[in-house]
Amino acid sequence: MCMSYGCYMSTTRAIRGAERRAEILRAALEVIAERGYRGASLGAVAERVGLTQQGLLHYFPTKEAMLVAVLEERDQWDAMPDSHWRLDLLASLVDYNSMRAGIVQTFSALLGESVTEEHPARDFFTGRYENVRANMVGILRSEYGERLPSGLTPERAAPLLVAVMDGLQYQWLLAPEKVDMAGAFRDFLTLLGEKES
Amino acid sequence: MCMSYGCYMSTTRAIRGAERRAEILRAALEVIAERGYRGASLGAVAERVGLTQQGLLHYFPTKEAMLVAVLEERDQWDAMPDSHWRLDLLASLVDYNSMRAGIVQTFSALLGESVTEEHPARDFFTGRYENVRANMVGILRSEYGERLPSGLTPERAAPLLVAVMDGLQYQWLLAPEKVDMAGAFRDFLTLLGEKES
DNA sequence: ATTATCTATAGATCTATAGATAATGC
DNA sequence: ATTATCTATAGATCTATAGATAATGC
Repeated sequence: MCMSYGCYMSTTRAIRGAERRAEILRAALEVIAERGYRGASLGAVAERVGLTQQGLLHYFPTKEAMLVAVLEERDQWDAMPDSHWRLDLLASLVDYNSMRAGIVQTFSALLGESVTEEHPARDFFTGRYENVRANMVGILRSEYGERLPSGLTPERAAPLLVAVMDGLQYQWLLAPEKVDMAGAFRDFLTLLGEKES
Repeated sequence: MCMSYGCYMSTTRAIRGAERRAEILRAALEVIAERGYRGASLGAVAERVGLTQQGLLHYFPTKEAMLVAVLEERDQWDAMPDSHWRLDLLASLVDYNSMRAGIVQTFSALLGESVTEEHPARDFFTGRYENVRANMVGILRSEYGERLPSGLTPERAAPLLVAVMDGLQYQWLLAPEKVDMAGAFRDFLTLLGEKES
């Protein structure tokens, strides 16, 4: 008498479906990097995985649902539990990011679009930054206590830390040869660690 | 025997035309802030100035031409000659920006879109950042000479300065109540002025 | 003649719905 | 029965071109 959805799904089919979904999300990530969310058509994503646009809508009922899935799956801040971040790991993350322009471009394009009204990623980014700042406060506090050497509190340094990471990404994406994103970020960490004069 | 275009334009008409153009650019600025460039339709801009979409195309032959005009007219970095910028004026600029979310939103949205391929503002922003970084180097050098108190060279501090300004704008646009953009920027300037430990 | 505007419209898209068809696996 | 896909298509847009019409000012 099982009436639930799950009972009708064979395991192998569920796996096939999940793989297809993942394939689609990868394609969506690429297309969004190239054209932004508003410029990314379902047709372009579908084509990349050898489906028709209507075939793709079998996996995600709307374009917005697909975006949400991309955001949830690929957010780097979700990957690691808060308690495991440390300043030197942030530097490693920036190093790593400088080797994957694609993902950085997707998120930078989405962040930019998200400040416009009624953008479907707006709430996601608002919440995400709230979280990220809180995480940064935690990292800074566990590294420096209630005052950084400069005299700044963790609460006041956190938005700067986040701003530098994001701002450097834009400069780097526009001119990768001229902007040393990872080096600049380390410079900033050095600055944070220096004493007030 | 005057064959040039200008000879056929009456002064008053030219002024009318210029005013209309300016009106359109103001409307375009607003619509881009609300929907980004890709999401901004000529029709929406036209409606705001009481024109049909085709009427608007009398002033700007293509949508892209309108964007270029917006960028050229409203770039804050064009407003002041390079030699007149100083660090404290940058702080004032950030104060000022925190009172005009509209313009900040337009440029932040455009910057975000511009990292996508073939975006018509891409070259503009690439060149602009090149310039802005060079200006910042000049400002930092005239303030501190060849080494900042932290030991950083002006060349290495410049991208950080720019990154902080841009990055803070995104956080502030998404949560104006929670992010003190101007305060954070001043914190960063303090940091830049502190000695190496 | 030039300028500002309009109507009409071509030609591309784009998202989403409806419903058919074939394969899969309890 | 469920799942994965497809074809057909409605209904909205959107940009840009062509060409008409009225006003303006040398």
